[in-house]
Amino acid sequence: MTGTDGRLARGERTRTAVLDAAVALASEAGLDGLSLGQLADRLHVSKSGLFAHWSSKEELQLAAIEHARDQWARRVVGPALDVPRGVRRLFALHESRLAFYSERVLPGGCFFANAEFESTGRTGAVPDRLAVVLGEWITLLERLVTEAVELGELPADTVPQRLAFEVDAAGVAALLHSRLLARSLDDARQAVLARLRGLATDPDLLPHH
Amino acid sequence: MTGTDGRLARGERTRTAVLDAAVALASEAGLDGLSLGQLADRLHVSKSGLFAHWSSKEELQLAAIEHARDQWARRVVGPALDVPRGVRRLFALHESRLAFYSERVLPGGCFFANAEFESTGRTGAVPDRLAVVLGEWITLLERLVTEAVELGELPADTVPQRLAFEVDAAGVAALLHSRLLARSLDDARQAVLARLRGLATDPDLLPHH
DNA sequence: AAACCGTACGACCGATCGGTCTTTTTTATA
DNA sequence: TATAAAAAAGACCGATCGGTCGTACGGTTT
Repeated sequence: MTGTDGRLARGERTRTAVLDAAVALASEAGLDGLSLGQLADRLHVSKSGLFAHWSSKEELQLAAIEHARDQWARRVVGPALDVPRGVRRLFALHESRLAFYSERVLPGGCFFANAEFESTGRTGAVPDRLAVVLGEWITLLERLVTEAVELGELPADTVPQRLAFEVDAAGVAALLHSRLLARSLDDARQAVLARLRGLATDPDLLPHH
Repeated sequence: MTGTDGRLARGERTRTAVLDAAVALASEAGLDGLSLGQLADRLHVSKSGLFAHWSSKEELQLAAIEHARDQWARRVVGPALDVPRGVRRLFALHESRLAFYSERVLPGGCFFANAEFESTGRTGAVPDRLAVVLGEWITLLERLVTEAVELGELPADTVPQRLAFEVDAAGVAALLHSRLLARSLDDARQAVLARLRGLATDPDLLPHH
C-alpha cells in the first residue's frame, strides 16, 4: 500500500491550481466572462485537459464558488472568530473584510460581489448556489449583531437585520468604489466604527479612530 | 426648406431605440456582455445596420453610457431637485434612487453599478468615461450634504465625504441584494432615514417612518 | 429626372467560444 | 513486465463573437 495515489495527488494539485486561477479570473471578468481557453492558457495546460476534471463550464463554475467560499471563510471569517464575541467581533469581521480588499487577494477585489451582480435576472444552478452562500454571509453578520445585543454591548432595541445591512453596505460600497476612490476603504472603516461606537453601551471596546 | 430631414429623423429614431435596448441589456449582462448580435435580434434589425450608427462596439458602449446618464439625470436626479435644499433634498435623492430600482426601470436594476463592477482593473475609453460619470454622482451627493450643513440642517462638524459615502453605500447594497433579499430596499430606506433623523437639527423635516 | 446621401441589409471574414473525440503520457497494481 | 486507470494533450466541431464589404432602398437636393 502506498497511502497516497500519485495520480490522484497530481489531479488534486492541478485541480487546486485551476480553481485558484478561476476564482481570480472570475473576480475580474465574472463567472460568465470566465473563459476556458484563457484559463487554460494562463495555467499552461490544454483546454481539453480541464474537461478531465469538470464535465462542463457550469461544473467548473460551481467548483469555483466552493473554492472562493473556502477562501473567504479562511481569510475573512476565521480571523474574526478569534476575537471575543460582541461588537469587537462584529467590527473585526468588517475590518478583515476590508483587509481582504485592500490586500488585493483577488485582482477583481471580490469573487462574490462580481458574481452576484452578474447573476441578476438569471436562473440555474450557479445563481442558486450563489444565493445560498450570500445568505450564509448575511446570516453570519446578523448573528454577530444578535450576540452583541445578548451580551448587552448593543441596545436591546437594535434591529439585527438592519445593522447587519448597514455594515455590509459599507463593505460593498468600499469594494465598488475602491478603484475610483482610494479613500473608500477608509470611509467604510470610519463609517462603521463611528456607527458602532455610537450604539455601543461601552464605546471603549472599539478603537477610537 | 423642410426643417426636419426625414432621413436624419429615421436615424435618430432607431438610434434611440437601439440605445434604450443597449442600456437595458447592459444593465443585466454588463457593457462587455452586451452582444451586437443579440442586440440586433431583439430590435429586429441587422447586425451590420448597427455599424451605420456606431463604427465599433466601443463607440456604441460610450453612447450607451451617455444615454444611461441622461436617463439617470431625468428619472433620479431631476425629481430630487424639485425638493427644497437641505436634508429633505438629500433624502429625496436617496428615495428616488431606490424607486428607480424598485420600479425595475432597467431589468438589471442599474446600468452603472454593473458597469463599474465590470470595469475593475481594465483600461480604455469606457472605464475612463465611467469613472467620470460616477465621480459626478459622488460629487452631487457631497454637494447636497454640504448644502444641508450650510443651511444649518446638519451639524457643522459633518464630514460631507463620509455621509455621502454612507448614503451611497445603502443604495449600492440595496441594489446588489434586491434580488436575494426582498427587504433590502426597505432596509436601505430605513437605514438612511434613521441616520439623517439622528443627525438633523430638525428631524421633523424628514418623515417619521 | 438625376445625382446624392443617410439608412439598412445580406454575405462573408478570422478569431474565439464551449464542448467532443482520439491518442499519448504518467502512475499504480496484478 | 504487462495491464489498468487517471491525467493531459491535440485535432476538430458548430455556434457566436466583433467587424468588413458591396449593394439596395428611401428621402433630399439640384
